[in-house]
Formats: sequence, C-alpha cells, structure tokens
Amino acid sequence: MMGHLVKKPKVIVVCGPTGSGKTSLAMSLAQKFPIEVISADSRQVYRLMDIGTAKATAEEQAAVRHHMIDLIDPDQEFSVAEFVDQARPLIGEITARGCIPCVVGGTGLYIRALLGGLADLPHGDHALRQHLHEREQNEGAGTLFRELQSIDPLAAEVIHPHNLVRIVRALEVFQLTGKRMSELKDAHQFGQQNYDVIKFAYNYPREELFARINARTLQMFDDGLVAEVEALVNKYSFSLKSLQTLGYREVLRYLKDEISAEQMVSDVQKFTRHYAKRQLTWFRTEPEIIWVDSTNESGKVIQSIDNYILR
RNA sequence: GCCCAGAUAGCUCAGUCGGUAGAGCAGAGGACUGAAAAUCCUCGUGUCGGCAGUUCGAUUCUGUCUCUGGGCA
Repeated sequence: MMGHLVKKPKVIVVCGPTGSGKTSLAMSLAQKFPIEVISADSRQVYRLMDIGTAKATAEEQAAVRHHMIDLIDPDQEFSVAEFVDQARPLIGEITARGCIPCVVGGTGLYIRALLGGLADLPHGDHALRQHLHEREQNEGAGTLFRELQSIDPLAAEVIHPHNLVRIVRALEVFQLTGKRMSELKDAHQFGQQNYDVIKFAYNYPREELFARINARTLQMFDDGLVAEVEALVNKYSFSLKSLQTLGYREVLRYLKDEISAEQMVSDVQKFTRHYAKRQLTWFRTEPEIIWVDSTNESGKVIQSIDNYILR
C-alpha cells in the first residue's frame, strides 16, 4: 500500500557503440563503487565465443562479478525475452547484497526491455517462421506483406514491405494469439518504471570511434579470432546460427575460401563500423543518457554517480 | 624514345550518336518489443585531367600537354 514510498533499486547503465570502452569504464567504476556487472549483449551469452564478442577477460571477471555471460552453447538460441527473464531477478539479488547492478552492453533492445519490461507477446515459434518464409518463397514476394495489410493494417503502415523479419513476426503474433501486434505493442511502450536508473554512453568524434574499431579488430585477429571460429566449426558446423554474427560471419567466408584474409579483416572492420552507427542511432533516442565525450571524462562519470547514489 | 589503353563522385567504374552525368561500394541520417552484432529504409553537383581548336553549345569530336597502366625497344 505504501508502494510509492518504497525506494526503487538503483541501476547504473553503461551503453554506447561497440569499441567505445564500456568494459574499461565499468572496471574503473568498480574501483570506486560496489558494482556487479550485468552484461547486456546478445552475443556474449554464448560460450566459446570470446574473442569476437570482446568479452571481459578472465582477470576482469575475477575482479568484478559479471552476469549474463556464457549462459548457453553456440548451437542454442536466445532471445530478448530470455535475457529479461534471467537478468531481472539479478537486479534484486545484487541490490540485496548491498551492491549496485551495472548494466554494461551495446544491445539496445535488451537494455530497454530489461528496464522497461516487454509487451505481452508470445515467444518466437521457429517452425511457424519457417513456414511463413516458405510461403513467401512459393507464393511470391509481397504475399506476407499483403496478408499483414489485411489482418493488421496499423502494423503494415510502420513495417516496410521489404522487412521480412518484422512482417513474419507480426503475422506470428497474430496467429499465436489472435490479437494484432500493433495493439499489444502500443499498450506497452516499455512503460514500466521499476528502477532508479542512471545511464551513460560514450560518444566520440566519428573518426576516433572508427579508428578505435579498426584497431580493436586487428587486435582480435592477433588474439586468435580465426582459431576461435575454426574450433567452433570443428565442434559444431558451418551452418551454426550463432556464427551469423558480425566478425564470425566474415571469418567463416574466409575459411570457406570465399574471400581473402585481407578482405576478411577489412570486412570485419567495415561491418563493425556499420554496426556502431546503428547502435548510435538507437541510443540517441534513448531518454536521459549522459553522453561522455572521451575516456578522459571518467571523473565526470564518477561525480555523477556520487550524486546519484545520494539522491 | 615509339605504340596501345586509360584519366568522370572519397574508391571502382558506366554513360553522354555534341544540349554540363549515374550505378555499386565507402560515407551520412533513420526505423526497431521474444532473430536485435539480426532485419530494413532514405540520401549522389562532380573545374567529367590541363590548355587550345571546331561549334550557337564540348565532359563527349580534333590537336596538344601532363599523369597512370601495358607492350615494343
């Protein structure tokens, strides 16, 4: 009954584009504050995918407790719903230990869903998706979009006719629930406000970010990215879905002899730059982010957190 | 030195039977609710290598120069 007086758990968020230094910022925060890290990264959940996903090192993980890393094998599937189901209870547990959860990661959707909750939508249905894709194949391009227009015109207005992944999802939701996705979604809007959140994100000048990305990519290859992918291919197969990940995908093409080593490296750099750009687009619309211009500004971050802890 | 082929957007190139030009990539911006490192959308003015000639008009034809490939010496 006095719910409005109960203090919401505090949560620190460190987000931003890949290669911007989220992990090292978290490590330096850990020296000042009693934090535990909740990784918000759709690829670091996979075991055996370490180098290409830029996981925190063993030493870093020994120094600061990390969660949501190495949860599943590379032949298993994952989703934002599973992330939320597993990560949400951690916030309470960490808080109960007298620590502050620090969400660190670049998967914007995971962070938004962790903090704001997910709409009441059904889980993905692999067989149904495959069936829908086959229909699009057999009955011709545009079939699924036309179907979406008739069953959920509002969704069809905001989903581009070429965006099959979204079209399939909207049809899937309707078939599984009998309700339109547009309505289920609009009622939600990530509206839960269960936490007292402070968010940081790095935003370097573009040139500097890209230089960091290019250099880090080279470092990944030095650290043995190709061997990491070879091991996965040997243990599983070339068709592993988790290998359709930026970085892994390009090494796969190299191992299949489709591209040269040089091409592989520059492709990984290029696609990582593209990815970072998409992340920035996402985080720009995220409310209340404290943007940090450079790694020299960790003092400013610590100052903000000091004030935040007292409020 | 001679012969041939090039020189057009940041890069690779297309094209203009003479009326100042457009693709791919790069780059920029955007969307995003159980696949999210995925998926998808939008954005193209540049002395058309320099100079001269022909022409109402030249990036386009002619000459010449410069540069870059390749070949012959």
